[in-house]
Order: sequence, then structure tokens, then C-alpha cells
Amino acid sequence: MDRLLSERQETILGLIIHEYIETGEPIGSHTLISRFHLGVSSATIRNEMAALTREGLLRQPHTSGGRAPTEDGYRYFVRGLLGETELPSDEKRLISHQFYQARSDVDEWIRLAASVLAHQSQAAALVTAPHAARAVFKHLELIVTQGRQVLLVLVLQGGEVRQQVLSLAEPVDQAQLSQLAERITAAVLGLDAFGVAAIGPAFDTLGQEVIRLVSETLSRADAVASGEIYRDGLANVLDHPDFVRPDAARHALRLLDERSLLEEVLAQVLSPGVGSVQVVIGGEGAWEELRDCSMVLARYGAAGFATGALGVLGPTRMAYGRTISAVRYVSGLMSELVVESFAG
Amino acid sequence: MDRLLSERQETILGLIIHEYIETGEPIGSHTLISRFHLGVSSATIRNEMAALTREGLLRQPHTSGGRAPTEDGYRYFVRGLLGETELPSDEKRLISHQFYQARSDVDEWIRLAASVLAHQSQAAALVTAPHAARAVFKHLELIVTQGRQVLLVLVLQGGEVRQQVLSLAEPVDQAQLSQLAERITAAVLGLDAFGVAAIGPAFDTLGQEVIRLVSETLSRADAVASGEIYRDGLANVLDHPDFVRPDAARHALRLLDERSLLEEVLAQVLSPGVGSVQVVIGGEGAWEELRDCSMVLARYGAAGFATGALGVLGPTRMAYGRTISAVRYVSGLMSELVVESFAG
DNA sequence: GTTAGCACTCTCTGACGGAGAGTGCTAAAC
DNA sequence: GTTTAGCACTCTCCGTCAGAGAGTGCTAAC
Repeated sequence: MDRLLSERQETILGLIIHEYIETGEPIGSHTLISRFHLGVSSATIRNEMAALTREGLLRQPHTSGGRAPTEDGYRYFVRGLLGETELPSDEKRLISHQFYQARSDVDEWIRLAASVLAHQSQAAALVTAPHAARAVFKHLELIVTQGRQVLLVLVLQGGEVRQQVLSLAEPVDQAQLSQLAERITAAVLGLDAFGVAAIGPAFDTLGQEVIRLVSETLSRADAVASGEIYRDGLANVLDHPDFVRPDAARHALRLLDERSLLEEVLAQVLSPGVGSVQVVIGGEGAWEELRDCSMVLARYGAAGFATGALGVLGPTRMAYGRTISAVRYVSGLMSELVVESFAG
Repeated sequence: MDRLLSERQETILGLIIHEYIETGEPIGSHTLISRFHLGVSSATIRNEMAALTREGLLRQPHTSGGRAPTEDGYRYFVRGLLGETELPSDEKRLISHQFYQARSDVDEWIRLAASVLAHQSQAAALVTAPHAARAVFKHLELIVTQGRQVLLVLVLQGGEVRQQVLSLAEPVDQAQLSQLAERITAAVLGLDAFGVAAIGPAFDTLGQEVIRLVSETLSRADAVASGEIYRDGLANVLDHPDFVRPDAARHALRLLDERSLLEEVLAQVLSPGVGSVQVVIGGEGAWEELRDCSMVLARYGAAGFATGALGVLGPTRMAYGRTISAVRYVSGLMSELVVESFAG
């Protein structure tokens, strides 16, 4: 498909998409020449439009009423955009300053990233916390709460934290538990889920129970988006005129609402690794729920150490240039923060 | 206002609200007598309706077209409902079983609570993590990441965890830091933000820096809803016919989206303490963003130890009976879990 | 290859009118 | 005094219809 288009056709496709993204209304040949000096007549434009429609890049919602881009049209357009766009440098400065101020609180980065993305793209943003590809034990804390209930706080290498509650067969006092936690910490420091499990037999019943739970927790922490997914700008979705149709908005929100769906999309789209921005337009045939929506996603962090995902969900008719730049820039900043803070 | 209504007027108000919640359409006098055997004629009903309208409990959207409840009408109705409703016992069993299965993972409870509430009420649910009224130090972990970056993991009494990043003036090695963390932990165990700050002078420059940060973090953890706010069922909001009007839905989502707003509402509404369910109908004049919306809220946990908030946000035209029961029941279950796990 | 002209198609909007639902009021009945 | 039947009136909703506006494809000339 790549070089079927003449330069003029590309120009026309670009202008139509540009106008359509702005106005939301199909563009006719007259409108186009009245808004841009193309040096040709409307009839010529009509011929080219007919060709683009044959190629499947434009569609005609009604016999009259102009052309709008198809999903393939957007894809063609976006491919030419991926490498080139950048945020204005004053905005970059502002954002980078905000991140600088938030640098000391881990949760705060993530919230900030979501907030900045939502604001820049005027769409819904989502960010997962960075986490290691392989969860490795760092420290264990056992806290007696009530009688036989014990709270288990597990710190992973890199600083991620998991909590579990353990019900014991009989009451144990705090001193005894603290000692056990220390012994386990010393024994399994630096091990992963398998390593921890293997150590079990060296301990008594209680110790084995705790170790089993720790190992389970570690292996669960290996999942792609095991932590919380931060979201922001959900209301932006409704502000967009394309989402006045309630079921379109519903699709979008349903996607943002259902963890499992989100995890699936993130896992699949972000295999390429840190750095590149991915654009998913209209579900790409794979996700019914993404119909009418596009996502601009990136993986951030330090490959091999800790990575997370971040991105934007908006209508297919989205300001891709701006959004792609924002996602790329924020993902870059987040990567720096991760490298500074975790990848030691 | 309390006893201005005759018994018959209360019956009529109740029936109108009941029908209106079901159908979403204003109810006329004929409709009412055709659906219920009231033993009086439509003209009588009309007279009573006119009286209820004068009292401000009903309104007439158009000169023709029947009556709908006003916000005051809902309030009158809900007040008579607050104490009495209960979830069917088979549903209770089901829910309680789900909580039993999730009892070992703290985050899981909260997600489950949000999910159950969203499902039961067919509206948006929100749940904050339980946390102590006063944050008390339990354990400190210092993790070197890259050169001069240090990740500080703070475990509070009760098991809450906070993370901070600290930038040092010069590199320090892990062994040295671990030792410092141990010394600090021993020195400030069981103290609150003030207590920790007072210990500072006993340490060297690095120690003082860490202690300052710990104290700051502790005092920040004292805030009402300092942790993450879990949400679920956002898409339910759009499914409700009352929210087809995009700006109504926007109000609701905006509220769910903006932490600060949510925190304000939660803080103000939930001062009564654990146990009682609060219903906020249509903003009560105080919150513009809550217009068209109602919230059913409760505080859960063990007063004095750890508490959290949970509730539902939906349209004013909401199935209050069911929602109130669901919120009360889930809040009760959550309280039990908190007592078991934290209040030791 | 490009352009002017033309007949055709489709959507959008506002006007119109009838059906349906509900009201308030009045006068009579209980 | 309360309740009821009857009636005139009001307002929304819905389908129909016609005109305006925008855009298209096609043909023939440049």
C-alpha cells in the first residue's frame, strides 16, 4: 500500500484528516479548495478523492456530504507523523519542571504523568507503576495485628511493596515473628519466586507457611501490570463531541474500567520495548471494545530493570501529532526518573 | 417539614418516587391509579399531588406530563428508608463468601469492595484504603538505587506503606545505609510525626535528613484520604438513561476524576464516624458538581485505629433502597476485615 | 491531465398538525 | 368537608413535508 499515493494525493489526504480532526465534519472538494490554495480546481480534487476512496483511505458517510478518513487513512497519516512531532519547548520546560518538583515521591510521578498526559491530549490517560521484569526479594516485615492475624509486608528489590494477610493456626507474639522475619530476610535476600520457594524446607511449619506466601506473592508480582493502574482525564472523554453517542463513550469507559482488558492491550501492544510510541487505531480488528477509539501508548523505564506503561485513550478523531509528542516526551521523562531511582 | 404530610400523601409520594425511579418518566394521576389500587379517584390524587407540589416535594417538568420528585422529595423518601433496608440474604452470603476468599490480600479487598458496590448499585463505586487516624512509625528501609539516589520505604504501624526518593549530596553504600535504617528504626519505633522529628538531633547530617523526610511523610499520611482512591463501575454511569445528557454525565465523571473534590466531599460527609450511611442528594447546595448526582457513603473500619471511606455515586434517580443496603453491608464486612487485620 | 457545467442525491431544518397524556377548576354527590 | 365526574386547556411527541445547502459523478471542452 505504501507508495500507491502520489504526492498530491498525500497532501490531500493530510489536509482532509487535518480538517476532519478539527471540525469533525466530512470535507467536500469545494470546502477544501476554499480553505487552502491548492492551485487546482474542485473537480481535480474530486477525482483524487475518488481515488483515495477506492484505496480505502477515505470514506463517504453519505452520498452527499464530503469525505472523512477511514481507519486505514488515519494509519497512513500517523505513520508519517511518528518520528517527527515534538512538543513546543516552553511546554516541555513546564512539564519537566513539574516532574522535577515531584521527583521525591514515587506515587506522585505517576499521578503527575497521568495528569499531564490527560491535559496535553485532552483525552483519558493511563499510567502503570514501573516494576521489575523479575520480582526479587529485598525485605520482609511481619506485623501481628489481632491474635492470629499477621500482616506480611514484602519489599522488592527496586522498592516495590506488596502486602498480604496471613491467618495462623495459633497466636504468635510480635517478637517471635520479627525474629522469623529477620531470619527469612537474611536467608532469601536477592532471590526470586523460585529461589524463595526452594529455601522453604530449612524452616519450621510457620516459616514454611510464610515462605510459601512470599514466593506466591513474588511470582504474582511478575505480571505485566501487577500494580495499580493510574487514570486521569476520564471526564475528557465525554467532552469530546465524538463521544456524545453514548455507546461510543461507553466502549471507551468500559475499556478504562476493566483492568483485565487494559492489561491485555498493554501487554500485547508494548512488547516492542522501551522508547517507541505505538498507536492503536480503532482496535485494529483485535479489540472490539476499542472500536471508535485510538490509543497512543509507550513503554517507559529501563529495559531489564524496571519498566511501566503509559498512554492515552481518545477518540479515533484525535489530535495525533500533539498526543504522540506528549506521550513520547512524558515517557522519556519517566524513563529518566526510573533510571535515577530504581536501576541502580 | 417533618409532619406536614398526611399518611395518604406519604403513600402517594412513595409510589411516585418508586415509579419514577423505575421508569424515569413523570407520573400522572391516571397512571398512578391504574397501576395501584388506591381506592380513590384520579381527581383526589390530583389534589394531593398539587399539595405535595406546594410543599416542594414534587415538581411538574411541564404543564402537562405528570409529576416527578424534587431533591427534597427524595430526601423525605430516603429518610424513611435509611434504617430499614437490607440485602437479600442469599446475596449477602455470596458477597461475604467473595470477601472470605480475598481476605489474604489487602489491595484485593478494596478492589472487591469497589466491584461489589458497583455491581450491586449499577453505579460508580469508590473506596479508599483504610488508614490510621495518626500515622505511627514501624519500620524503615533504605535502598540505594543509583549512586546518590536512595529509595526510602516506610512501613507504618498497621501495615500502610509509603515510599519516597531521597537525593544525597554524595554517594553512600548500601551496607552503611542499611545500618542507618536499622538505627533509626530502633530509635523511633512507635513514634508519630512529631516524635520522629524530635529525635533528629541525635543523628549525623545524613540521619537528620532521613529523619526529616520520615517525619514529613508521616504527617502527610495523617490526611483523610491520603492513599489511592479505588474506583469501579465508571461505565455504569453512562449506562444509566439519566446520563445520556452529556453534561450530566460530565459532572459525575468530573467528580470521580478529581481527587481533591472527592476528598473534600468524603471528609465533610463522613465526619459522623463509622457505621451510619450518609446519603447526599443533588449536592445539597454545597457542591455544584454533584448536581444531578447522589452519593451514598459510609465510613468503615475501627474508630480510633484505622478507617476508610466507601460509597457509590449515581444519578439522583437511583434505587436508593438497594444501594443503601449494599453500602451498609459492604461497609460492615470491610469493618470486620479491618478489625481482624489492623486493629490488633 | 485539467476544468466547467449540470443533473442528481442526500441530510438538515423548521413548520404544521394530530394524537396522547395530564392538569386545574367547577359543580355536584356523598 | 371531602370526594368525584366532567370539561376545557396546555404541552410534548411524532410523523410528514418541503426547501435550502452541500457535495458528487459524469460529460464534454480546453
